[in-house]
Amino acid sequence: MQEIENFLVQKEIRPTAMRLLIYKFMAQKSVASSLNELEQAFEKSERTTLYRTLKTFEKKAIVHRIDDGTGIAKFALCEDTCNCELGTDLHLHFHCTRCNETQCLTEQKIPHVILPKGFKATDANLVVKGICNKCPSC
Amino acid sequence: MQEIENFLVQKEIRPTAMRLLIYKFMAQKSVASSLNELEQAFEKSERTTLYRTLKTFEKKAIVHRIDDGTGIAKFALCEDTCNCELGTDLHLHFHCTRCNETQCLTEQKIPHVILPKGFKATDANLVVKGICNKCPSC
DNA sequence: AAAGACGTGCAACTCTTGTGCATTAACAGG
DNA sequence: CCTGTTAATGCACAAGAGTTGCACGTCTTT
Ligand SMILES: [Mn+2]
Ligand SMILES: [Mn+2]
Ligand SMILES: [Zn+2]
Ligand SMILES: [Zn+2]
Repeated sequence: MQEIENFLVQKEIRPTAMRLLIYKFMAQKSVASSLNELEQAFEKSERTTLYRTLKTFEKKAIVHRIDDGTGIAKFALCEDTCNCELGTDLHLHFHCTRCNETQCLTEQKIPHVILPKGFKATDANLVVKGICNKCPSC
Repeated sequence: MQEIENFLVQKEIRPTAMRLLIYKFMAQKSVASSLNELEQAFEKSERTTLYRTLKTFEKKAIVHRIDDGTGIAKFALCEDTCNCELGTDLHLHFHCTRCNETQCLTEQKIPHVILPKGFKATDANLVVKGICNKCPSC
């Protein structure tokens, strides 16, 4: 917990109680979290606080927002080395249609695609859907 | 217009006036359409009608829904040959952050990615963001 | 300790999408 | 062409996620 506090301070984020708890919660999970999940995990806290905490974390680049196509935004901690740069950092995300969880596949970078003339890419999002490694597939 | 009517009938869709107009509208555009755009293009019609028309078209597989990450669903006509099969049909979508339009790049198929052990892919969505070929890039 | 900056809780709101139900239009069979 | 059945449309309303304004509380700095 002290480590988390140091980390937040180093990132210029005030280490309030809620922020420490939220960071810890997300760090212990191997899958991405939605605002609703945080709401259920921290029933004592307000949705707005959780919402703004995620916003702050996102702005300070310690979490990244994941759009997995479900219409519900998910958030996951960033890698230490991540700069979210196209071609080097952008990894794909996997959404399991069975357990409904979304996770980062940080080793799987988004493949480079050749665009038609006149198109310039600055960002990309690749979501693969299917059955994850924790769900029996048959 | 007669052609469109024949096409809809062949697809087991009643060729009502609105459906013909909506299909024609989408066929003339090179970019995907949102419900809002249809609403503005057909102010005489009801939002619900447009909404359900898109639903019908989607169910009959003559349009496909595009999730470009803007939070607003877009729709575009399917290719004649499209079966929406993973690995052969799934193309990428390009969202221009300048003109805010989304379009199908039907020639650019989603590259095959190797997933970690235990993951099984059934679907994929790749959205590339940047500047399109109709927007000046500098 | 005082002042200022920042975080939190509450309420209300926006925007998109979706649904129930009555009315109207299209189609098929005579 | 008329009629009954089925499907499409129009209207009202609602669910859900995301977002903002404002008052109040807490922390930091001087
Ligand atoms: Mn990720
Ligand atoms: Mn497409
Ligand atoms: Zn799973
Ligand atoms: Zn453009």
